[in-house]
Amino acid sequence: MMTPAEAAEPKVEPEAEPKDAPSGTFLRDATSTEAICARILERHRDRVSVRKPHLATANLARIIEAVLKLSSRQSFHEISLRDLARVSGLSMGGLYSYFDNKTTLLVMILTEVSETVEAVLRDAPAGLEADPAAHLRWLIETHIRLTEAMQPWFVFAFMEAKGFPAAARAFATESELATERIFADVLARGVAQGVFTIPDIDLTAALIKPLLQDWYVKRAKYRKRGTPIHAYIAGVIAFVERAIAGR
Amino acid sequence: MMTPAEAAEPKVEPEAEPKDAPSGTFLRDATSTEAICARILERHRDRVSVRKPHLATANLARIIEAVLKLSSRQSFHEISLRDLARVSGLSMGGLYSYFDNKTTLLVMILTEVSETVEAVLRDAPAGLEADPAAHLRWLIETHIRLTEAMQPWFVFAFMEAKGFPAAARAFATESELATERIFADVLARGVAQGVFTIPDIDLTAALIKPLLQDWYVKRAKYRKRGTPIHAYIAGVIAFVERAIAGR
DNA sequence: TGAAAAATCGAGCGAGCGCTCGAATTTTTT
DNA sequence: AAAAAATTCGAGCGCTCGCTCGATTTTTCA
Repeated sequence: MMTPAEAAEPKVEPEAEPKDAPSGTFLRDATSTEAICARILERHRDRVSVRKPHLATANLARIIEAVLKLSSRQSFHEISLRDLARVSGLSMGGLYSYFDNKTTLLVMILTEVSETVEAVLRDAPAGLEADPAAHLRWLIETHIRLTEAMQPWFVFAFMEAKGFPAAARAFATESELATERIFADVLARGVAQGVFTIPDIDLTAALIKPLLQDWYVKRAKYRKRGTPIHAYIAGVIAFVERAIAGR
Repeated sequence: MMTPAEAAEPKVEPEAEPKDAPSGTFLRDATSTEAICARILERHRDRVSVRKPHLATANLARIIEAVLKLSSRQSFHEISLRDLARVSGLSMGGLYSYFDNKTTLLVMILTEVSETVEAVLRDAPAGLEADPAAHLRWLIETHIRLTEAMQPWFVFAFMEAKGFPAAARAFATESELATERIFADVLARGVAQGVFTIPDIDLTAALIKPLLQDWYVKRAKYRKRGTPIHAYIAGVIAFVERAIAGR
């Protein structure tokens, strides 16, 4: 009936990538743990006491990689700082050069995920707004590929949101709505142009969202079934396009 | 980007129920906390030391109600037995008359949710198998209404599955697949009768699932938007039916 | 009504938690 | 090569955790 869980078991098998994958290079460059941690560092420069950026980025990456690894089997609250020190290779005290308390570490990860989604989805290739059907396809594929590239991050943010401090939770909610608005805009433009037929645009945008999220929330299930990412993307696009097809 | 969270804020406003709601009386009778706890008790008679069934059911209900209430803002692991004693009105020691350790309590809740879904969805009105379109509509509506009636239970099972012991996790995964199979069967029968056109039945069944789950996972969002349950059900049915409509 | 049985209680136990801080080590500067 | 600065270290602090168990209260029934 439910259960996402244990999403990140074996290692990702590098799939033969179609050449025309959207934002291909961007996704690969911008979603490495190192690259993300460099951005986190920039956003939280004041909280991190280590001055050398290269060193700080590398260690923060090791810490966060340890969090994401351990969080596949335990909630964030269950992960002790001793576990974290052991898995990341730093000492207890060393950890506290990178955050002032455990909750800050949680917030660092959440905010980075939110910001990344927004930035990537708003960065559609020029001219795509003119073609709502193509734009929608691009949004669906890009969203799924982004969450694939940052899968442990998204699972973490999805599952741990409840435990965030109120401010961070409000921020996450707003971020969710922002994504939905991006989809609703495209749907509205398609209806205006007569290529889509949609009785309730907001509800439809809301229904597309969980179709995209299922790929990372239930990653283990699709892996077990042997569904490759391009098949999932094609399946979602086909399902959605038929559901909103114009007359 | 994500965030279910804080699903269960205000109290449920009793909605004007359409008379023909499926399993209407069953859902109301079988999904009260008392009724569910009576079933849990039966399944775990050996773990509970209190002999009088009426007493045991009432206290177990208070304990589980406390868990579900507290779990809307914290993970199960964060809920201390002292919190649980305070909110449920029992003493520390009293709690241990109803389970032998904290994990057992977790497992009790999960297994009951799994069993309930299976039992309810397999209990379609007689003759419905002959009409796949009607059967599919019944499955969608019944699933959503069941998860609405037991919303905190479903959110709990969904969010805490990761922390279950391996055996319980495997059981939950199997339960998820069983539900999907029920949907896949109906889709296959519809395709055979020529009323549905579906390129990949298993993938389609897999995509319908998150549409049903979104109602309880993101309950707060739909509440904030003022989307009533019948509108959500109608929206999902319309969306799915267009996506799989026959030629 | 009184004694046996059932149910409830909560202070106390060892263990593990988040976090600190002075000492030790490494890197940079002169 | 020595001094200064930056970084890393981990034992130890106070605290809360899950859980126990003998004392106490409530219920049952001859």
